[in-house]
Amino acid sequence: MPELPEVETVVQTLRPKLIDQQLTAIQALNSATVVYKNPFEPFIIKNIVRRGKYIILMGDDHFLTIHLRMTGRLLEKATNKKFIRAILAFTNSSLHFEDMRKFGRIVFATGIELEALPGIRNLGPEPWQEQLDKSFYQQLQRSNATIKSFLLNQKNIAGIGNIYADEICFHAYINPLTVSKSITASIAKRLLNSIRYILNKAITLRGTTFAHFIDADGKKGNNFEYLQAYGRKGKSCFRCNTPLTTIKIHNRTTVYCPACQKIPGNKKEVCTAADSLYILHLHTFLKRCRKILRRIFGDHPP
DNA sequence: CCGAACCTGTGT
DNA sequence: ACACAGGTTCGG
Repeated sequence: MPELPEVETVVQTLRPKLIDQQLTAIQALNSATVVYKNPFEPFIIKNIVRRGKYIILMGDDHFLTIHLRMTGRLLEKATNKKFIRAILAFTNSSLHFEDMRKFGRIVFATGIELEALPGIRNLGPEPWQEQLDKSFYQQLQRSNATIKSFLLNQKNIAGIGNIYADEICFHAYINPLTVSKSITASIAKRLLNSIRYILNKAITLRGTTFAHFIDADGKKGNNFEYLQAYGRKGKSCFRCNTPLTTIKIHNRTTVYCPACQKIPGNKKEVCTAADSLYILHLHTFLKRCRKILRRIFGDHPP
């Protein structure tokens, strides 16, 4: 379910609820969900941060890292008792970890640095870290993987998943099968811009709700209606009207436009305007115009 | 690098 | 009955 923008949204909704609260106990209703690297000790939540797709509750010397994987949710009020896999007990409240597929994990650790935490230590940089401006192109040069695989690999950049990988490739006019090392410096720059733009927009819209995602208040995200590739198999491209195609890359369904997402250097690009939100609005506007014209003139307008 | 595995549910 | 679902990790 959650990629970087959804996890960021959850973290934002958790902060006002949990900061300065003491985590007094963890109740595991599904034993595999909760992992203890050290014996549990109660601690006061000093801060809550996101790193990649991880949620981290931080004490002075204690950490609780939470990964929602596919169907995990952190909620004040559970929506379905059957799927509650763990309960975090605080002094004045509790937080329910709901997870239909049981893939999610909660890890308690103490006496360790943030960046050395299990799971965290293998993550690549956050998309907005300045070092990426320099290192991103070099990283691409070193990879034989397709760009879709590259973007999904958390060691390269932290936080991108299947939805946003497709949205990013679409926005950057890049074919998801493009071999990473064949990407030029200028296209790498455009790609990094698309990564930041797409993720920023999704955070502003509080994430994408397809089937499962809700924040800690139970609210859905608003980014669904702005998706341009993911979930649009067979529908026409908002830029060039060609039906979108799906393939499997990295064992994940990948949606892309076979006409305007080109392998860089191979073919010329269809158009150069970069603001896809603008194009989306233009597209819906034109659709409405066509509908009105049809109503006036019938199927064959002059 | 690829497929399978981990789970449970939904939709065709 | 079968394919598929927003993620990660393992073995070959």
